[in-house]
Amino acid sequence: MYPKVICVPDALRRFSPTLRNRVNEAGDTSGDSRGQLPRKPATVTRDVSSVKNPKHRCEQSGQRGRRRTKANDRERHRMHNLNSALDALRSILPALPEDAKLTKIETLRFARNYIWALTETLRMADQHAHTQDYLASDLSSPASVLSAEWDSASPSECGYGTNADFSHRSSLTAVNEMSCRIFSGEESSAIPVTFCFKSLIWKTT
DNA sequence: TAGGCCATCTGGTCCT
DNA sequence: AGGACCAGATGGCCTA
Repeated sequence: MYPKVICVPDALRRFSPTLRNRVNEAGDTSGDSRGQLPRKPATVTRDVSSVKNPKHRCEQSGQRGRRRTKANDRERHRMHNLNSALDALRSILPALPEDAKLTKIETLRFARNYIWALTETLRMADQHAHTQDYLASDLSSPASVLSAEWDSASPSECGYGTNADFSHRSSLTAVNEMSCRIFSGEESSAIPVTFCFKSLIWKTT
C-alpha cells in the first residue's frame, strides 16, 4: 500500500524536547512556531529597492503601485487563510508528542495517511464484525471513531517499514516510537490495529 | 556553511 | 478591470 519510508531529519528535530523548550522560551505562538523567531508583522512590506532581482524592482508609485500593493495584500490574506486551514487540519489530527508542530508538507502527508489508517481500521473492524459479531455499535461510520490513544511501541510492532528504517533516525533525536490505537468507543472494544505514528507522517504516496 | 522551512513579493493566467 | 490562483524568486531564521 505504502511505498518507501522517507527520512526527514529536519522534521524529526521538532520532536526533540530540547527544541520544544526553545519554542516555549521564545513564546512565539503565532505564525511559525517551530522555534524560529517571530517574523516581520504581516503589514510590513518588503523594501523592494533592496531586492536584487529585477523582477522585484517594479514601480511602487502611481496606479500600478497601488494595484500591486492591493494584490500583495490579497495574496497575503489568501496565504494566511491557507495557513489557517492547515492549522485547522493539524488540530483534528492526533496529538503530536510534546506539542511538536508538523510542517505543511508533513501535515498533508500525515492527514492523508491518517485517513488511510482510519479507513483500514473501519475495514478491518467490518471484517471482524462479520465473523464474530464483534462490534454491535455502528463502526461503519467514521464518526464512531471517538479517540486515539498514543503509546510506546517498537518499530517492529508498527507493521510499516523495518527497524532499519528507523534506527538511524532514532540516533538523531530522542524520539519515542509512537503508535496509535483507535478506539470505537469503550476501550474494551479497541480495534486490534496499531499504527506507527511516525509511519503516518513519513510515508509518502 | 548548507539545507530546510517559511513569509512575502511579483508577474502571468484565468475567470467573472 | 479586478480578483483568485499559481509558481518562481528572494531573504530570514534555524539546525546540523
